[in-house]
Amino acid sequence: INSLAHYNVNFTQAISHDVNLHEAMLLYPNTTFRRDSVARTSQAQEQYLQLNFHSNPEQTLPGTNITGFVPPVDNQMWNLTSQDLLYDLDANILDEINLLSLVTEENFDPMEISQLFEEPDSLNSSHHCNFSLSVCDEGAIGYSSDPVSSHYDLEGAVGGYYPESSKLCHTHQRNESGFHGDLTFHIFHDHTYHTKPDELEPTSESLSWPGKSQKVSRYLNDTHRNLSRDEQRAKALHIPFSVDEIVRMPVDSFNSMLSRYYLTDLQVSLIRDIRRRGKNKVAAQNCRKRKLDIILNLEDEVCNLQAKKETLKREQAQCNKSITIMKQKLHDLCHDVFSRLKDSEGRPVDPNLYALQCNHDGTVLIVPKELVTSGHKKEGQKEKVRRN
DNA sequence: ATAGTATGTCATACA
DNA sequence: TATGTATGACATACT
Repeated sequence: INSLAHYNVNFTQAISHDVNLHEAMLLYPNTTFRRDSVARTSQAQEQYLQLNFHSNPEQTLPGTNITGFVPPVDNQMWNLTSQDLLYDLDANILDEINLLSLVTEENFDPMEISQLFEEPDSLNSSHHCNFSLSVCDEGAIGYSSDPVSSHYDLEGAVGGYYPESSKLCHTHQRNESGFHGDLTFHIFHDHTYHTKPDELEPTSESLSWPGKSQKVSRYLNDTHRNLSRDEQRAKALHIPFSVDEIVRMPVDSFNSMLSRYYLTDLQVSLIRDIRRRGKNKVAAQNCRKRKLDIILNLEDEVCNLQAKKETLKREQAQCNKSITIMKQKLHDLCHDVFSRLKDSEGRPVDPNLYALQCNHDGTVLIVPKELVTSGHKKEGQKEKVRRN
C-alpha cells in the first residue's frame, strides 16, 4: 500500500467506479474469496486486498496504473498487511492478482510456479502455445500463450506487457450491495488464453524435459512425491477447493461453485482442467481395469475351451475305442452266426458272400452282400434265414 | 542399459 | 452445447 503513495493515486478520479466499497473486504492470502459465508478460509495468516476488475479498456484510469498497487514482483515483498488505507475495498477487486501473494510468501520460488505451468513443447516447439504466469502492465497476472514469445520465464513474464486490454479483465459486477461510492477501481489485467487450457497444460514430460535444470527437476521430483501436479497447481493459484472436491462434485454444485465464488479466469480454467483431468483419470483407470478384466476373462475362456477340447478329445478317443470294440464284437458275432448257418442243402454259408441284416421288427436276414452294397434295392430277394 | 509395467494425460468419438 | 465416458496413443516414472 505504501506504493500507492509513491504512485500518487488520486482515488477520487482514478477509482471512478466498479469497486463496491461496501463489499470491500480483506482476503486471506491462501484462499480465494467466496461469496457465501461458508468460506473455508480460516487458515489465513495475512490479509491483503483484492480488487474488482473490469475489462473495458476505455475506462483506463489516469494515474491508476495498477503497477501502483503491484510493485515489481521479482523478489519484492508486497506487504498488504498495511491495509488501513483501503481497508474496506472490495475484496475481489484484486482477485486476479492473488497470485502476487505467492510472491509474498515465504520460500516462494517463481520458478516453482512457472514449472507448474510450464508448457514443455514451448521448449521444444511441437506445440505453439506458451504459458507465462505474468503480471501485465496493469499489474494483473495471467497466462500468456503468445506463440511468439516461446519461452517460459516467470522472471520475464511477471510484469510483462499485454497489448489486448480488452481481454485483460475478469469482471465481477457487484452492485447488489447498494453501495455506489466514489472510490472505485478499474484495474486491467490479462488472463488471455490464446490456446485451450489443455494445450497450456504442462504434461508429465515437462518434469524431465531435456535441458531442464537439475534444480527444477529436483524440485519437481520432490514435490511430486507428495502432491499431484494438479494439487500443486491448485495450491499455487490458491484454489479454495481440493482437487478431490473439484473432481467429485456434481455438475450442478460445480457450476454453482464457479458462479458463487469469485474466481479468476485463470482459476476457473485450472479448476475446469482439474475436473476434466480428474474425471478422465478415473475413466482411464476404469477403462484399464475393464480391459484387464476382459483380458482375464478371455484368458479364462481360452483355458476353459482348451480344457473342453481336451475332454472332447478324450471322449472321442473313448468313442473310437468303443466303436472298435463293438466292431470286433460284431465281427465275432457274425463269424459265430455264419459258422452255424446252413443253406437249404445243408452246406455252410460263405460269410464272404452273405451278410446279416437286422430289421426293425427284430428279425435277422441273411442278405447277399451285393444286395447290401446296392442299398437294399432288391429287398424282395432277401432270404429268410433259418436258425439252427 | 534395457524391457516391461503402471499411471497420467490428451485427442477423439460418442452418449 | 455442455458434460461425462470410453479408449487408443503417447510420455514418463518406476521396477
